[in-house]
Amino acid sequence: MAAPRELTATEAALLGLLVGRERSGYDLQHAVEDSVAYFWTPVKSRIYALLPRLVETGYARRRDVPQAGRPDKHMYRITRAGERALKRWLEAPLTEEPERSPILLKVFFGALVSDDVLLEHVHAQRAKAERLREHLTRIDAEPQRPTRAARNAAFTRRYGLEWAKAVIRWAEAVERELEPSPRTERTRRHRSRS
Amino acid sequence: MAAPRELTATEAALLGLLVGRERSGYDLQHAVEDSVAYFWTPVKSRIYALLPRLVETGYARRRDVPQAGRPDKHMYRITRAGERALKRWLEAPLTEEPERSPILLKVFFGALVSDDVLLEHVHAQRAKAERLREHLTRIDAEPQRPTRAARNAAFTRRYGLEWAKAVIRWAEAVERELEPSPRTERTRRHRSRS
DNA sequence: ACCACCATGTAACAGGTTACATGATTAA
DNA sequence: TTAATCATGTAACCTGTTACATGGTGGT
Repeated sequence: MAAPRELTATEAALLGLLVGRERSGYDLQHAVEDSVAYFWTPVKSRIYALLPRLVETGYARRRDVPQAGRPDKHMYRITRAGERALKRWLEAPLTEEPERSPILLKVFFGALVSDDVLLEHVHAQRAKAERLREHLTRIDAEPQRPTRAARNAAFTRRYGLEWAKAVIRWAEAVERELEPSPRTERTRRHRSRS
Repeated sequence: MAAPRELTATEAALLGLLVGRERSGYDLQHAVEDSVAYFWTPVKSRIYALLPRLVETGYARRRDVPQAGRPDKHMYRITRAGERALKRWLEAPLTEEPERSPILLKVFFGALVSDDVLLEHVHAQRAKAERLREHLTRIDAEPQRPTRAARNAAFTRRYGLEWAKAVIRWAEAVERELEPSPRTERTRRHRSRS
């Protein structure tokens, strides 16, 4: 057993999804899609790479389930040590993630290209925010169990909604300033790709 | 000269800062601090690693300035090819950055720890947003030149402000739901680290 | 006949962080 | 005398992405 280490955020996310429930790597991919995907997005290969490591450090245990006509399923469960490690990670102060926002980079250096290009980027960003807003609103409308886990999940959706609304407000403000005046409305709506 | 490639976002940021101005790696670190740092944060070693690569691909040129008692200064300028590459990058569609938000991970899996721990994280996140809000507000108050570059920089600050306000609103909502009722005010304000 | 789903991974690479290494100058 | 500033970088490491590899089952 490898020396126990502090968890990375992605390991914590996987362990979090393994609490109280046995899952395979494949299951975890889908669990991620259905839960944390809009604020944490480990890819398949990363998941398959981390699971054996969690076993090595004693934070998870693996059980093989033979299957017909396809690879054995490797079912993972969190161990006591894993739960303790996850708790430690949850209690540890927030680590600063490096900020990354390509949209702002493109806007910041946008003096080198036309305002039309900037508008395209702003539109794209707004569209992304609107998709997220709709997605989260739909989930919020579903019936929720009255557990702390459900309450916390609702908190994260609330964050996503506030973010989406902020982006939409920003995009509208920028559009007001960059778009041609209302008289040229038709031109704007039908403008070509040039 | 190495084959010209499409730029990475960090290369684009550096080239953007080299437009119309010769700078050293050291200068660039500080230029980053003063401009793009809240949405793009290349570290020193990354900057020093990328500059030679930009020269190799013909996107920047280097001029050595001897100095007394310290290493030569390597001054970089963007080339025509570099400007074209930067323009291409600016015009290219936005690439999806993987989402990463440790605060939401901690909240999402927060059922395993006490609400007090969650509140600490929420407070920390709000404090960060408040710092950013103050910082950007102060810059907005400074006199701005009426250039497109200044206008675009203002757009990015506006984004940061909307983000900060969104986080603050979210934090307040979560605090309202998690904090003890007003009658226990004194206990809350003085609560220990346990 | 084709595509999505189930189910596992590996290999090569790119991007980025942290710590290390060096050393003079200048202000408190 | 201590610390910040100026000025360069390298080395080891970690995280993550993309493409590749395999192959049966079940629906349209």
